[in-house]
Formats: sequence, structure tokens, C-alpha cells
Amino acid sequence: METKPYHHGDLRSALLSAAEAELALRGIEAFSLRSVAKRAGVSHAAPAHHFGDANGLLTALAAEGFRQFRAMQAAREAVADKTPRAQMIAAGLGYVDFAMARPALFRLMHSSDRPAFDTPDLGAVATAAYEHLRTAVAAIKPEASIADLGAAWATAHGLADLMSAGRLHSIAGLPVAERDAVIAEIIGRALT
Amino acid sequence: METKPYHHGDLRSALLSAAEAELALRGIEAFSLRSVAKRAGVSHAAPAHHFGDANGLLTALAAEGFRQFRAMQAAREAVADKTPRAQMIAAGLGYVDFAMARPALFRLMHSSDRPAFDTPDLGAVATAAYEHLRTAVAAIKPEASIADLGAAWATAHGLADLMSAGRLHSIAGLPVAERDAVIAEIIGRALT
DNA sequence: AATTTATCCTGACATCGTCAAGATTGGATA
DNA sequence: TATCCAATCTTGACGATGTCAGGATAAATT
Repeated sequence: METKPYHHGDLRSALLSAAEAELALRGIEAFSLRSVAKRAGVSHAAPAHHFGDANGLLTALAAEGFRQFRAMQAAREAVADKTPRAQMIAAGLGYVDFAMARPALFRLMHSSDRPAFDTPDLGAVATAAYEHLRTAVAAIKPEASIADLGAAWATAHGLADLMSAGRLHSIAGLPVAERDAVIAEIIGRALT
Repeated sequence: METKPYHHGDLRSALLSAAEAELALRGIEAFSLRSVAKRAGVSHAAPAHHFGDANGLLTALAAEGFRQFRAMQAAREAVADKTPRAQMIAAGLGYVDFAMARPALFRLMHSSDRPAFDTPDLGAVATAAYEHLRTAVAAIKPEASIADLGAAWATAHGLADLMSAGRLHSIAGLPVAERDAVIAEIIGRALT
């Protein structure tokens, strides 16, 4: 029988994964800090020492989300052709991949005012994600206009947002290969 | 000096506008039913009789939002050329108009799980908005594919979501005429 | 005029986030 | 190795929130 030690060991990361689980289970608006603490097997005031307050925890979680977001994009880009256009489409596919795989996290990152985006950590990874898209578009059109960047971003983001929210089921419900083909074609239209 | 009558008179609509004001002021996640009641000058339990619970109020508010959404689209369509393509672009411009004019309501309608979308009223207006887009696309291409519908919706929704959230400021900050021109061009790309 | 119904209020309860104060542990210092 | 300090975690409390039960008031109906 294992007795619980007073010190957790790695409570910070345990709270982060517990928070994401609670977020996926209850939704952002019913998110409860005390439930997160209970899920991590710790008292209700324990998170304060690692994250300050509830928004601090969500800020750290959102930052972690942006890192995984970039990782999923990179995974798509690695297996795609190395042409600028194929890389841009791969980035869009990764955008949708993340939104579908972690819808709760996606919402926290894009449709919530609780994370503090002016924090050094979260601010950096968020603008880094934006800069990546920017350079991907510039690689296709060196003289890219505002419309070019807006079209690419809006298309990828719109697809990701609608599909992760359960809309556009006619696309989300497709077999993976066809689904990716449709997404690739839609994103391709944005850059013509 | 006017004394407060026991019965409000039109508390239901007063609560709806108070709720939208609170939503715009505090954000969805800090939305408080008691604050709404206080703003309407009524006790904290008064809303229950008209909307059941807090989610009921937000459900009614979201339904009202979808009606105003369609109204803004109709306003754009009325002044646009009557060609199917111009009508489709007008619908997209109205989409963005609404998101920029009422960002809090837009978020409630698209990025919240609190409104009950399986309610007859909200369900009807929400699917009506979707059907309108569907017929607008079909008017251009009678044999419209899944990609056609997805591209149109994702582009308009992505622009609206990003711009209302403060992103894409390079487009949102433009003078109105140029702004509309850029949006029209981006939406036009989705249907090629 | 009497009664029924709709509307609104008061009071209570469990739950929430946060703060203050104390208990426990690990690590640094000597 | 012994001691002290800082980090970590717990307990208890406070005000605020959503919801429910029961009562008060006004309007509508009969």
C-alpha cells in the first residue's frame, strides 16, 4: 500500500494534464480549479503556488497548446513535398489536425479571454505561430499582399474552428484520405 | 420621483439586453446571472421565471443573435448586385459585419457550449443561417461540391472569427472601403 | 367580487476562486 | 552531519455565484 507523500514530485505537469482533461470533459465555461486539484490528488489551494491563480494555469496550458500546435504542423510539413505551396498546405492540414485532436485546447487558445496573452511565454509562442504562417505565405509570394496572408489564415482557421466545433460534418466525417484532399484543395484556393 | 412597480412590464427583453451588455463588458467566462439581474434592476432570482436558468437566458440571447446576424447579411445583400456571385460575397461581408459589430454575441453563438442548440427556437435559426449559405453557394454552382460549401463557409467564418477576436488587425484596421474590398477578394477566391 | 395565475422577492445551500496561516519536506550552508 | 531556510502543500475562512423552496404582490379570469 502506497502512502501519499506530502510533496507530489511533479505537481506542475500533473496539474497541466489534469486541467486539460477537465477542460475537455466540462468545457471552458464550467472549468473548475478545485476539480483540477482533486483530479491531481491534491488540496484545492495547491495550484496557487505553481500558477498563481486559475488564469495562470490556463495561461500555461494555452502556451503548451501552442507548442503542440506547432509540433503537429511540423509533422505534416516533414512528410510533405518541399515546395513552398505544398509546405503551406501542410501547415494548414496541421492546423486542422490540432483543432480536431484537441478541440478544448483549441478553444482555450482562440476563443477565450482567460489566458494572459501579454505574458512573455504565451505571447512568444502565440506570435511565433503567427510568424510561421507569415513566412510560409511569403515563401510562395515574396510580394504577398494583405489579402494573401488573410486568405491563408482565415481559410485554415475557419476550417479548424468549424470542424472542431462539430460543424462541417460533411468534411470532418470523411475518410482520412478524402478529408485531407478536400482540405488541401480548399486551402489551395486561398493562394491563387 | 418614480417608485418601482412590483411588476417590471417587459422584463424578458430587458434581461436580454442587460445580458448582452454584461457579455460585452465581462466576457462569457465571467458572465454572471446576478449581475444581469442587478443591471435590470431586479432581484437575483427573477430571471429564472423567464428563462429557467442561466443557460436558458444565453440560449435565448444566442437565438436573438442569429436573427440579427441574418438581418445584417440581408442588409448587405439588398445593396449588392443581384448576381449569384455578388450575393454570395455580400453574405460573407454581412458575416464579418456582425462579428465585428457584436463580438461577444458572435462568440456566444460559435464558441460556447452554454446555449442549448437542440432547442427548437435556437436550433431553427442556427440551421436557417446555415441553409442560407448553402443556397447562396448552390446559386453559383448548381452542382456544388463539398469543397465549395466548405471553402465559402470556412473563409467567411475564419475572417469573422479572427477579426472579431482582434487578430488580422492589418485588415480590420483598414478604411471601410478598402477593408470591404479585401474581404470581397478573399471570399471570391473561395469560389473558383 | 373572488379566485386563479403569472410575476417577482427573500432566504438558504452547495460550490467556486482566493487569501492567510500553519504544517511538512528537501536542499543548502556551516 | 546538524541546522536553518526556502519551497511545497494543507487547512480554514471569506465573499460571490447559480439554483431551489417558499412567500408576497399584481394581473387576469371567471
